[in-house]
Amino acid sequence: MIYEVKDNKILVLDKSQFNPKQTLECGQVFRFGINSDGNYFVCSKCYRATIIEKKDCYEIISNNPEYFINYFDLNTDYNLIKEKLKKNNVLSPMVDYGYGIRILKADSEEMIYSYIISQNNNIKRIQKIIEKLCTTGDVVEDYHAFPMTKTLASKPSEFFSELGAGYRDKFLYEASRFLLNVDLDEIKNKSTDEIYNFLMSIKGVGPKVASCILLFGFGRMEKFPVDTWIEQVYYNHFSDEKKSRPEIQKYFENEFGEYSGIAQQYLFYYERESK
DNA sequence: TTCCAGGCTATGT
DNA sequence: ACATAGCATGGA
Repeated sequence: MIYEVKDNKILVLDKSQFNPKQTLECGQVFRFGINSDGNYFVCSKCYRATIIEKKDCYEIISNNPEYFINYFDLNTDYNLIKEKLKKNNVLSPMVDYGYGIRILKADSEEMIYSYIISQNNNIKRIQKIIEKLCTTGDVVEDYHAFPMTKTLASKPSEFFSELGAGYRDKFLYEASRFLLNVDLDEIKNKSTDEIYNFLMSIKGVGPKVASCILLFGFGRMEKFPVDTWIEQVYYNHFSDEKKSRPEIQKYFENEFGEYSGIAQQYLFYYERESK
């Protein structure tokens, strides 16, 4: 995709495949919002970006443009992917509906903690819990970085039980201790199946959460997470045949192949926005 | 009040 | 290998 970089600013010159609302409002990541001036912002790791809409482009203003070029996956042409996915007649109008969605390349560790919190939960409360978790992160400018494992693993169990995370507090506590002895940079080089098995060994991480972490935290686009919304999409638009969630996941990953995760986002966004 | 939210673990068959 | 109760919390 076409973009230019000037100092702390990225100019995204192609509005046909970049839209901050569509990209952020589908719950890939949870540390985002709208400023008082109406612009979207997003925090990732210790960085923050604000996206401003201009007449013919978007401006991404941040404290690390290089990081956000990768984060928003700006070197990938989503219009090519969209054309391929639109061969599916059911998906096609949903691709048009979420034309500006991009799969974010978020931080793997941040995704692990975030998606442990996400299970059997709603996006608004997930955001609230994560922001509370982040109060222990390093202070950067006027916000908090997402806390590192080193920090979280030093916190007592009371810290986690006071997040309002419900029964998930023990998962977070245990995950922080577990990840202390794990080199995620080494894991990033492994195969998708190997990473999947590693993630599944974390208590509180099941098939859906592991798939989300792989998709958003490890850039594995072939994963298709199935949650309650996707289950609805399946029965509302694809088939009446009753299937378990793993079977629904297999069905879609077989249908959409290496771009399954992107297809999943169009479906998820469409189903939620048109409710 | 009951149901639901980006589900998982534990415990049955 | 598959089915299901129970789980913390808050909003509709």
